[in-house]
Amino acid sequence: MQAKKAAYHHGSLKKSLLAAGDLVLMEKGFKGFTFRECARRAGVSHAAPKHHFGDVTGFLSALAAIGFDRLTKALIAGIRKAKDLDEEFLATTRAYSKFAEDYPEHFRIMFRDDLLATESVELGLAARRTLTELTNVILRQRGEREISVDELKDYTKAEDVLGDIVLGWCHIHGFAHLKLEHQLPVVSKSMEKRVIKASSARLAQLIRRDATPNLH
Amino acid sequence: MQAKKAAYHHGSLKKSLLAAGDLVLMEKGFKGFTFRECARRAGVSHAAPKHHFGDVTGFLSALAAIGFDRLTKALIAGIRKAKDLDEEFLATTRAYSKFAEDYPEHFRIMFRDDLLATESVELGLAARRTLTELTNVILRQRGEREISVDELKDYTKAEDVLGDIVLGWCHIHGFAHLKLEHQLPVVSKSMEKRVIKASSARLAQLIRRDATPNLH
DNA sequence: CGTTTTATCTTTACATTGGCAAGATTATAG
DNA sequence: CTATAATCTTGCCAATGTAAAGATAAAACG
Repeated sequence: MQAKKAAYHHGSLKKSLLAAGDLVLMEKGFKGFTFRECARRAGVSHAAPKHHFGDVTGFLSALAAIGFDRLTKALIAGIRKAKDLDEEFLATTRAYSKFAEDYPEHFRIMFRDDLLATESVELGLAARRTLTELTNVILRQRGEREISVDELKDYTKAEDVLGDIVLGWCHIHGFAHLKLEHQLPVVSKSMEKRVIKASSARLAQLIRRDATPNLH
Repeated sequence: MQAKKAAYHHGSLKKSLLAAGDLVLMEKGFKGFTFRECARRAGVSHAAPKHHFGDVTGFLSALAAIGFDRLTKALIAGIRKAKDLDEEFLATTRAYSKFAEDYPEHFRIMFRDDLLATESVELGLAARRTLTELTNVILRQRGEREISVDELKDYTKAEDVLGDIVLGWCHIHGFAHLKLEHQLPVVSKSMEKRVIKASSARLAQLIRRDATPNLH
């Protein structure tokens, strides 16, 4: 932990730059996010990042991967607290949405195909880990055994599983996204809570196939 | 239609700038979208747009409003072709998603709260018109009468209606967004088509409350 | 151990951007 | 007809991403 200010070689610049970028994204948002600002925070020249990330697209991809890992953790933590299947689906929805609210700029970056280096294996793996968690949520709703990341590809080939993933993920993601961008017609916080709780419960029932015709 | 090249006052610069911005967004995307580029295409100086849109945020808001109007039209056109309620919900999903694919940059801008001037009444109205169409899709599924834009606010106050809007819109939006950003695990085009058709049908049944327990 | 190669970081430079300020031109109002 | 306001241009500034060339240190290699 000695002060190595004058060191020409930083030693762990890549990590420092990622930490800096992570902070800049949270503090200043995407608008204030610049290559040079991150370099300044890491205490290096403005051209230093190029060696580690190439261009800004590569840098963003690495940060997006961090975002996916964070989301994965948040999902796992949320799921762990749930007591039953209904609670679990709702907890997943809430954890997903809370992540979007806690890390809005990360969330936005993560789902921007045009800004990311889609060939990044690091990013691809991180995104797949998130999808695996979501898939397992669906599989548990269906009463089937959980899978590992490596098995993911096989499972998304099964049409009925994919159908339920689409049903679940689209709802979860759509809610998180629309809420983050303030598109949902918000009447009150409490009503919103009840609405998402009810919606999640109904959708979980549908995925579990034990939906009782909820006639009014 | 006379050539008014040397006219110091453009006459309809605002419209020209919007047309230019619309094109730039489609051709060069958000990355290539600059104030100055739009000014160049409109044939005016780089500082001219400021008078009409203030800053780039205001300009994007106007373009986002155009996007919402376009989406509204696409939804109406898609809905019109549907023969029954099941078809209508699927048609809505498809039209929404097709819009996202046809105008990806618009779609991205439209759902970016941080990049838009949320106080823009023009934008707010356009977004509300879209929401009204979606709300009517839900209301028709529920077997209730359609509403006008002016009635929208009253209807989103009703908790059960809002619940169904959330169910429907989140699914539709989530699918469109995840598909656009290439996050959905795509196996094949045909399978994706079947999956979204089945999902839409099941969700529509759920909203209609006539869902039969689809046990396998 | 000494030398060479390679990786890492800095410096310099350039074209481009958004925003501001001051000026030019034309429309509009009074 | 004149004064005012709206519209557009010019010139300017600090900041950015990228590229090129140079500086420094680590690593490889004999």
